[in-house]
Amino acid sequence: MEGDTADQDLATLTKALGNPARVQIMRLLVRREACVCGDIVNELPLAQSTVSQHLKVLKEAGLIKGEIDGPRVCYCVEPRGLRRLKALVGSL
Amino acid sequence: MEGDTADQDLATLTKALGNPARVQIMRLLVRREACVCGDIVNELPLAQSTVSQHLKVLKEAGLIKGEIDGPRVCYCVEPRGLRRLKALVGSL
DNA sequence: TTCCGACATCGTAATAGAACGATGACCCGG
DNA sequence: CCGGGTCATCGTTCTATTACGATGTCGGAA
Repeated sequence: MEGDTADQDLATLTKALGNPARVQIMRLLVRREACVCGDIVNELPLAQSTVSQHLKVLKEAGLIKGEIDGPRVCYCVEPRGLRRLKALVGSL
Repeated sequence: MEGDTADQDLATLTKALGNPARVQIMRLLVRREACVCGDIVNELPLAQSTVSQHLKVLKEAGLIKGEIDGPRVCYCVEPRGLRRLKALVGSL
């Protein structure tokens, strides 16, 4: 849990979460254990393209994942990433 | 632990930590339980003014505090802020 | 095949972040 | 009182982020 890699990981993960809209998205996905889809857009006061951007950031950080389900995309928490975030923050 | 305030707090705290240099600073201050001072500058490959800026960000987020000790300043972890960060991340 | 709805991506504008050197404020030993 | 050392702040440059509308892509219903 030490070392430069861990530091970089922690910085990357916290940076991904370091935005109110992205925190809201994470909470939304955690609350509904089921993967929701673009309902997220309706829950946030942001344009669809902006939400899509935030989802991309969270996905690239490994905090969420999205599965294509027909015409829509189903996002849900990536347990591995969330666990790693918790572990790294806990190590402080 | 719910609500918009918590979301905003979590975003603010993680944003403050969302930078490799600031993660290193936090780790440094956690490791040495004693408050170190501008030794931080010597540990990081950054200019003094840049480190000072990062320290300001962490301080404004409530993650560290600095006490004036004669001609130097002594920084140490603010347990309250760190605890709140851990609690908020843990609530996800 | 053609269209519609759901997402993603592009292009762009405005704002914020990171880094540096130079300068300013401050305490303390001479 | 003067200088040196320690930090903070200022001004600047470059890059990244955030947000939007417009456009592109791709299933599936008609």
